[in-house]
Amino acid sequence: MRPTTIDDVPLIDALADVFCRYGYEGANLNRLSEASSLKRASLYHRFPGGKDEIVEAVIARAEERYQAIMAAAMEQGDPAERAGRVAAGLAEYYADGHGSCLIIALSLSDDEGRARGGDCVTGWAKGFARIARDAGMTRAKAKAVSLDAVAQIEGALVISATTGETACFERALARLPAQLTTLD
Amino acid sequence: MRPTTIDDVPLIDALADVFCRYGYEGANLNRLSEASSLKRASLYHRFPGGKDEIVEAVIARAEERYQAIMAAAMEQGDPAERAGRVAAGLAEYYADGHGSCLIIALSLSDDEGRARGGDCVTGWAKGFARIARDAGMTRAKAKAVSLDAVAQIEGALVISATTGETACFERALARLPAQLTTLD
DNA sequence: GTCTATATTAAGATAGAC
DNA sequence: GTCTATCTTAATATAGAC
Repeated sequence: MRPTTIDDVPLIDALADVFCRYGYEGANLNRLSEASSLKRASLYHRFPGGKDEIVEAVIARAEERYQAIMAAAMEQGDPAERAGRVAAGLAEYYADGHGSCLIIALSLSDDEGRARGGDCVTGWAKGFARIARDAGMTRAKAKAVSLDAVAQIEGALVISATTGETACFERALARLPAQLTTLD
Repeated sequence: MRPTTIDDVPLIDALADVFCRYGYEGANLNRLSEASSLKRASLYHRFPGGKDEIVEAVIARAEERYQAIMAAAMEQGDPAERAGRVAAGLAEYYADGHGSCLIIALSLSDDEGRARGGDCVTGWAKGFARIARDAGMTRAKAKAVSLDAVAQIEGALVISATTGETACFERALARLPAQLTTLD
């Protein structure tokens, strides 16, 4: 896509928000149009492949942001410090709990959506597990605590999306460093 | 609704599964028809109000099952025993993690769906908090651990729905008694 | 009570003016 | 690059036979 009057990044972010809030099936072109301040036909000009191409762009941007968070967090420091930076990155990504999770939103469609959501979850957990392994955990233990941590954060985002209560999300992130590094 | 060839309960359960898997918007009448083995027109005969009436029936049944689980669990025993029975009830409800969460599915629609999901989450957490209070926790602490426990279970259901991995869900339930009763 | 057939409305997608 | 207008397809909903 070439440069345009409204930049790609804010456009894709606005579109992503619709998918997060309404799910894949609920993100119809009227809602996408309204959220992006572009008419339906203009969206087709930017994304000739229609809704499919839009969702691919949204997923790609989310992946990109996730990779950036992990890369920045893993640069230096001990495992607990790295986990703390991951938590800080996720806090920003999810607007301190006011955002919703794209993985969940896209999982609620067909089997392909669920599979892609699963890949994201697995990738996310693998990043966490690397920290846990560095902290000295066995492979099995690292996998378990990582999945539990992902679940805690995902669940907290469900809580905040439905109730508006973000304290649960904040606790999940605050707990992350100890959770990934305590050997008990 | 009067008695019919296919009973209401298995019918509503089959319909509920579609909402859980595809979300509110993704649960179209073709999918509902296929899952229930009833043609679209027959669904309208059973639920004259259409999709809205179907989803109300699905929610009512879920509420009913949740209330039954809590009532049975709270009958007797100390807090940890009660929490154990809640966990057992939830394990059955969610088919040992192979089921999906209706709350999440219905939240991914409009603001009303989110609000209703929030009410369910809050009601669920309140049940947990009663156990935690009985175990001697302060009101604030009981609220926090209860919401955290709900988040852990909800998140685990996201993990299992997307990856097929149910161990996370099992751990969340196994942890529940200690989580709701440990005063630390 | 369930079905086939059909009407109605909304969603996805395209054509062509500016 | 964005728009209005339009087409096409799929969804919701109804009518009437069996």
